[in-house]
Formats: sequence, structure tokens, C-alpha cells
Amino acid sequence: MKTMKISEAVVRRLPIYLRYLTELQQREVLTVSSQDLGLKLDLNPAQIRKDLAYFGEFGRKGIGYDVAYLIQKIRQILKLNHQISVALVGAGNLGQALSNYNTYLKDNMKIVAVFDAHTPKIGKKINNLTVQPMEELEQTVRDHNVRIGIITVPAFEAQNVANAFVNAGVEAILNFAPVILKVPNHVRVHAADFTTDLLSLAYYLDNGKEDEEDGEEPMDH
Amino acid sequence: MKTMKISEAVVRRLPIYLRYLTELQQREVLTVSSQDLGLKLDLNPAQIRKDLAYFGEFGRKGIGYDVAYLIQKIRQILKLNHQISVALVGAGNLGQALSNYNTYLKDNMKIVAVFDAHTPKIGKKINNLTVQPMEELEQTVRDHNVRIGIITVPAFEAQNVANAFVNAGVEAILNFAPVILKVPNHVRVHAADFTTDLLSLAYYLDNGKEDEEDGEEPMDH
DNA sequence: TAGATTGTTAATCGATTAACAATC
DNA sequence: TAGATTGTTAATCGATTAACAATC
Repeated sequence: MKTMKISEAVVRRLPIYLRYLTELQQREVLTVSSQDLGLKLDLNPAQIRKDLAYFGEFGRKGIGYDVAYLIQKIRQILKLNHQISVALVGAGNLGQALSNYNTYLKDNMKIVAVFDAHTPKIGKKINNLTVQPMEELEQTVRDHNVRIGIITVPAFEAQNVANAFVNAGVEAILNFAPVILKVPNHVRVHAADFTTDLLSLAYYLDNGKEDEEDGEEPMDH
Repeated sequence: MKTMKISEAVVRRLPIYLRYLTELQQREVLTVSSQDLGLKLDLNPAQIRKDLAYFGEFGRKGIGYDVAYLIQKIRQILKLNHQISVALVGAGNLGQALSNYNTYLKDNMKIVAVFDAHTPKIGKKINNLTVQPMEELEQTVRDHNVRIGIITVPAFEAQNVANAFVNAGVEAILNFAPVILKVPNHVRVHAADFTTDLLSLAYYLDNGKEDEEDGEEPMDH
């Protein structure tokens, strides 16, 4: 596999390729072209070819890509050949919802522990996981070789949780709290705050409609 | 307000500015510089100034930005001056979790209806919303002037839900299902599938650690 | 006046797309 | 051989950053 600086945009697309390829495999499709992929994933075929070519020559001219082989390669690139252990802090509604995604994450990742700082939540069962107190985080992270942390606590607690994860040796964090976390350079953080996504959608609403429906939007007194 | 092509990257940052500015306002901070904002939000101050300057001259040289004024302006740009109505389809764990975010969305948006296609869910109470059957979607969307739809159903149902939203006149969709939706050009879709984010994090894991712990990762047979 | 900070231009950097020779 | 499709180069497009005159 070649080594060079890979752009973030490319890395963000790899899981999307992987997801669709897995679907193709289930449907017993053996081969796929960048054309097909582009159509399905709303991407330019040239971009897909270029993305994949960063990591090696995975296709065959005139034929396309072998689905099974490409899946294997992408999992290798993403370091998903061994299942990665994940821990989650914040056993609220969102945390509980995400804890149920193990079946979807399949062989790639597994949420192995759930923590919460607040007594009413501790000891509660979510799926087959018992909510643990924050005091056990460091030990559990080390014992299970947890490498990624998910944060689903309120904004004002998120930085503390991030610190705890970093201290425990977690290498990456997926942050659902609406706040920008400060972490050392060697720790990667992805923001997953859905309210940001939702509010930005408003920009694209059709302005024409604004005052269309009569009486729906009276002047402010 | 100037008119010109605004990049998606800029629009994605506006809600992040808005969020922090709102926090500043609650703390009764009156003025903020691009320097301050950049430090807090991990962005280049020049970028912040440029982002804002696309829409007008909101700051004062030598002083910075008036917090209240900038909030007002950003809400205007994002068309959040009137509360926007949102509907959600999929009353599973994730859907229920998101339905509870109204307090956080404040004056900006409001989830006004929740739908599900499956009888056991229908009639269920989530907060003060009753889960409605899909048959009522179109009418409810029109009655409440719902402009944004949220999809939290399994992947295989997501396209149907998107179609229903589009038919009902929804202008934008936030899609949590792990699938790429096909919609007409005038409808905006943002992907919010967290498994994609999570898997892409794996790429940034520290390779050095891979075979560090002895015996943890035996060779395949 | 001196210091701070904007708005904006120019320079740089990065990502996407088009085009096509190579080849299955 | 003819058609399809990759891998890759070059061209284009878009986003970020540096630098600084204007000015509070």
C-alpha cells in the first residue's frame, strides 16, 4: 500500500464505499465499476477511482472492481481488519439509542462499555451492557483495549469526559455534544452534533415560500 | 445583505458561530473578536472574518463584533428569525432521543410531529407528541407548515420516507439512515449517519499501538 | 496618539473533474 | 478486434490563510 498524505475528504468517503460494497456483496454482485458506484453514491466516478488509487491498484481495466477484494482492501486501509472496541459516556436517550448499533457495526467495531456520571443511571442495563460509573472508565478502557470514545453527555460535561478518555489512552473521539473539545494533537475528534447540521439546513430553504401562504405569518403586531 | 455564491463550508460554520455567540450572550459578554472566536472554535480568525464578511460588515474595526447584533444577523442569514417547523419519521430509539431536543433548538426550530409506519409505535406518546401513522404525514406537514424532515428509519425504508416528505412539500431533509437518498434538486439533504463518522475515525488510530500489547492479537491460526 | 481589530486582496493550498493512454 | 473501464496527468475549481490598509 502506497504512503502519501491522504486528504480528510477521501477518508470520509471510504466508509460510504464500504457500506455500499457490503450491500453489493450481500446481493452477490461480484464486480462494480466506478460508474456504478458514482451513480449510486452521487459521486463523480473519476473521484472514486482517484480515491481508491491513493492506496493501490485495486481495479481491473475494462472490468471494474472486484467487490470482495475491494471490501477487504478498504477494511485494511481503515484498520478495521480487527474489530475495534468503543466506549460510550452518557446513558441518556441518545446514548441508549447509539448503544443499540452494535449489530449494525458488525465485525468492524463494537461498543463494549457504557458509562455515566450520575447515580440514577448507574447499574442500569442497556442491551447486554451495564452502565458503569465514571470512576471505572480508565480501568475498563485499558482492560478492553478501547480505542475510540463516544460522548453523549450535555455540553457542559463534555470536556471533562474528553479529558477522561484522553487520560485513559483513547485515540479518537466521536463527540455528540454541542461544544468544541480541546484535546492533544494525537487524539482525533469528529463532531457529530446534529443540531448544527439541522440549523445549517435552514439556509437552503426556499425563500420564495416565506410569505406565500396568506395569513400564516402575520407581521409582528 | 450582499448576494453572491456562498460556499457550503461557510454555511456549515454559521450554526457553530451562533451556538457560541448565544453562550456568550448568556454570560453577558457584549463584544467578541475574530481572535477570541477562533481560539474557542479552533478556526483561523481570518476565516471567521471572511465568512461573516460575505454577508455584510458586521464588525467594528479596533473593537470586534457586537454579540447581540451578530446573533441577530446570523439568525437572519440562516432564516431562523421565524421558528421553523420540523417533522420526524421513525419512532425508534434514535427518533425518540432526537424528539427530546426541542428545548435545545429553542426559538430556532421545533419538532412538531413524529411519524412511524408500524402499528406498535403509533399512538405512543413521546414528550408531548403522539406518534402518527404515515398516512397522516402529508396533511400534517401542510397544516403545520413543516419545512424540514428528519429520517430515523432503517436504511431500507429511508427512500420511501424521503419520497413522502418530498411529496408533502418538505424543502430539506436530515437523514440518519445509512443510505444515499435520491431527491429532486430543489430539496436539500444532509447526511447524519453516525456510523460513517465512527468508521472513518478508525483511519486515524495510532498504528504503532497495533501489535504493542503482547498476546492480545495472535496470528490468524 | 497607540493599540487593536476589521474587511479585503493576493497567495497558497487542497479537492474535484476532465481527458485519455493503457489494457482487460 | 471492439467496447469498457481503470489509473493518472493536467486543468479547473473552491477553500483557507497571510498580510495589511483602513479605522475605531
